[in-house]
Amino acid sequence: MSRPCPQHQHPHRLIQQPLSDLTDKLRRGELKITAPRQAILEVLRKHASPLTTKEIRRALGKADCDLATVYRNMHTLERMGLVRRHDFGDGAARFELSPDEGDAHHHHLVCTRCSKVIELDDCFLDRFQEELARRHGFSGISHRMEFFGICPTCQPG
Amino acid sequence: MSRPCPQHQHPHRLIQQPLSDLTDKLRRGELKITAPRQAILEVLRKHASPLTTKEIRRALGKADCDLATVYRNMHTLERMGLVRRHDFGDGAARFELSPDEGDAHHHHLVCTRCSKVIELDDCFLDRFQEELARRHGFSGISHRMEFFGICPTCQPG
DNA sequence: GAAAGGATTGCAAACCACTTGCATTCCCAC
DNA sequence: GTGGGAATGCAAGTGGTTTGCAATCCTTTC
Repeated sequence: MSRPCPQHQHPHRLIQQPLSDLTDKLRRGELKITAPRQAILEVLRKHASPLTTKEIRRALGKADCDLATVYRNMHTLERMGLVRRHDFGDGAARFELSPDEGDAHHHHLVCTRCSKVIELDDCFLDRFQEELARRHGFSGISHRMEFFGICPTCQPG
Repeated sequence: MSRPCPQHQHPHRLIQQPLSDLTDKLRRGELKITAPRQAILEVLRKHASPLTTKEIRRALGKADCDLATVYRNMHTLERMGLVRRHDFGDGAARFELSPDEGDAHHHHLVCTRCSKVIELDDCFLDRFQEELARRHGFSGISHRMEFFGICPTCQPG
């Protein structure tokens, strides 16, 4: 017997405030608003660092949904601008609201022992990136950059 | 019935020339030389871009080994300095000889359509990295950086 | 050179992130 | 209210990776 998410009955009640262009797209009807999608975006907005699907599902709490549904929605939201990242070294994809939507472009400093993530404010690579595109004839260029190390708490001694 | 790799009988015969510090470590006895390990390092040296375990296994050819053995050796070699990378977006880990061993540190420019990889010679992030470590109290710091775009061949028009 | 013991391997089964097929439910348009 | 496309839950299936175990290898010691 399949039951909808508890909040699925009146999804429109869930809209509170804009999250990003993604929410606007939802509003404009380019993407249907469902409770799971809305809840996923809320979760992502509340967390500074990218989350795995399991973390997202756990954070959904009472709005708990099937993992397959989370995965499907991550694909849907990705097509609408959500950012999927595979570069945290453990094989699990992580998601975050697009850096282009709202906040400025940023990167991370990750502790290789406890996985703590520190957000780095700005990115100085844009100029270099343009130069790179010109030199190699690439278009639509973007980049990923991650720093790894051992944070003060995890350091021996 | 379990059979060793065909070349396993006389592994020492396989040594031909130094590959990197990794091979030196093998030589000094810090890590035992086995045919699969030696063959894996040879394969990695011959390829410019990072390889998945399956690609490595295919490249091993007649020195063909069990996938589990390749995976185990990737972990062993990783402890000795081999670099494991998860940041190519398809969920499969890729391996390359450490940028610190032998060649200069470098990054990649990847075409998102045909997956062509262009090696970028140098890295200007080392100074920035030191500053980052100092500011956040991190130690053993390293980084990954990847650029993505559409290469000239794949561009429409 | 034979015996002992630890490391390495092959095989198979297990594990985990992720995807897919299908029946049910939801929602919107008519 | 009815029909149909979209979204969901469930369960089974992928594909990359790990692990348990017994057999084999290699090195050490006598």
